[in-house]
Amino acid sequence: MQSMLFSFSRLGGTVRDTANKPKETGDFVLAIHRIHDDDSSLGDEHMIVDRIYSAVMQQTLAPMTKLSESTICESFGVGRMKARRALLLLASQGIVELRSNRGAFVASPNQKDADEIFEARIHIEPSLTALVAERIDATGIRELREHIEKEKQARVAGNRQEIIRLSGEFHVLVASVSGNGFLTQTLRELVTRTSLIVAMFGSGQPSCCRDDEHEAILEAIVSRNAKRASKLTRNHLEHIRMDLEFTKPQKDQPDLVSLLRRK
Amino acid sequence: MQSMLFSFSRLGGTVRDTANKPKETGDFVLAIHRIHDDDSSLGDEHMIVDRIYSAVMQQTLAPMTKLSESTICESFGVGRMKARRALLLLASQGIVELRSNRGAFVASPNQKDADEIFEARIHIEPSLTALVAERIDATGIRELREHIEKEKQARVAGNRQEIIRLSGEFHVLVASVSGNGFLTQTLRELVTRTSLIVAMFGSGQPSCCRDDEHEAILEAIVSRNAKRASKLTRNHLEHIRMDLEFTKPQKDQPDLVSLLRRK
DNA sequence: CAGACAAGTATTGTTAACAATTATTGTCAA
DNA sequence: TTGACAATAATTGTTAACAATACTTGTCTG
Repeated sequence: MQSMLFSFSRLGGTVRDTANKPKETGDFVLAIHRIHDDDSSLGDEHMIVDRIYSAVMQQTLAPMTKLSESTICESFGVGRMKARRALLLLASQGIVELRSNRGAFVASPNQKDADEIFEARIHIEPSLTALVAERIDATGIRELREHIEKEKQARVAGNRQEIIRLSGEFHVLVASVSGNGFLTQTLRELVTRTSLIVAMFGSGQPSCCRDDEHEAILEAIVSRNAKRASKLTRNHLEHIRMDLEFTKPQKDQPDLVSLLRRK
Repeated sequence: MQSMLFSFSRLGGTVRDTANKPKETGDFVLAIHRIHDDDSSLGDEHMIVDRIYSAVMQQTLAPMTKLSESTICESFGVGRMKARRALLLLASQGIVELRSNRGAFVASPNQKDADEIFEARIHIEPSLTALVAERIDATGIRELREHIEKEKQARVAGNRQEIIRLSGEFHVLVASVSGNGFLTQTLRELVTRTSLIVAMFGSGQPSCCRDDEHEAILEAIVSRNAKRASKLTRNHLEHIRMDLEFTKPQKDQPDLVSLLRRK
């Protein structure tokens, strides 16, 4: 598990993780993330939330994974109170599911959830991309170009986790370039939940690797072709959706019994 | 301070408050609200959140109002832990602002926030209304008609709080009729924050009373005229926005000094 | 050997006490 | 009277202990 480096341009600082010791309970390792503007008090919770966001985005954290309070406490070096607050925040955004007296689990969306999320995305993102195409400035163009470049590098390096995460974050970045904080936050939630959906129903083929679609969208944006940017975004989303397979047995829990039968 | 009665059709039961002793800190009184489906554990928090939502929607709770933990505890008869969790949830949805060591306050959006929220609404709602026009069924039509009827009754009765609340909830109901839970939740957040924006920048004229616009939107939906429904929704939102006045001194805090000078 | 039951363990939910910070009130001097 | 300063009160943040629930393990019976 190696260290990584990335930035969340519009939202705050640059970040990298420390090569920290893997926990024994869960083995997810996340990147430390500076907090943007909030008061210091909420800082820890935000950090935890952001790290778990990232882990879900790069599919280090699988659906149904238990996030016990003690795990959070030890992983992030915080007290139980902050761990619980972080879990509550994550639950309020659909990333985590809280079960009474059972604990917190990474959400495992079903087909209905998937339909909702994709419907919402198809309703929001194309017009949002069009908006961005109309009002983008030089800074925005640079940010998007740099992001696409990172995606390419990750592909060349064959870093699967980076590829997945960056691929999702492209959509958040587009929203962020629009300058609308609410839509950015909404898209962050949609993208994260999409990541969980892909983890549940994605076919082996990593559809995310079609990042030439991202590049095409970027070109449409840069050339101020709102209509085309909108259309391409819609198609892109439908491609992602088409790579899902709802027929298969859900990847709820890796079938341990059949897997360990012939030990 | 009198007791009130209202209902949240899609989300739960009917409710009324008890004529409780006004607190000295804040004097808002809220209605008890049944919880819908969640696990019992989160029930209390959800109840608190819903009640504060309603209070904001009907402008019983003004921006900047302090929501101290003790107030929440006494108002709802819960422990401090649940009060804090509820406040955290409200903060995560932009209804409440948490300041370190200072407490929780009803959010007071500024002009930039207002721009963002309206931009988001104009991006989401027209197409959402169009979607509803395409796929609405008999049940949905009935729910919307009943809601419009309630709005009329409230207008006849001159119940200002009801008018305001129902007017906002119409938009949430439309989203709810779409059957998309994510968009419904998103719209609930947008509508609530709009209510705060109107409280901050609204001109005296209650623009909400133009509920003939809601009726027109409903007719367009019922007649399956998606284009028209979309257009009407957009116009409606722009009307609401036009009734805002950003030039005036913000209604942050009623100017107590000048108000009490000549006692 | 399978299943049911029971004791023990671990985890979550809740409460209460304590610490830290902020807001308020009272006092004093200019 | 006004302003600064200090003491007090009130509120929030944190920790720790306790209670309640769920999970695990071991034992027993059929």
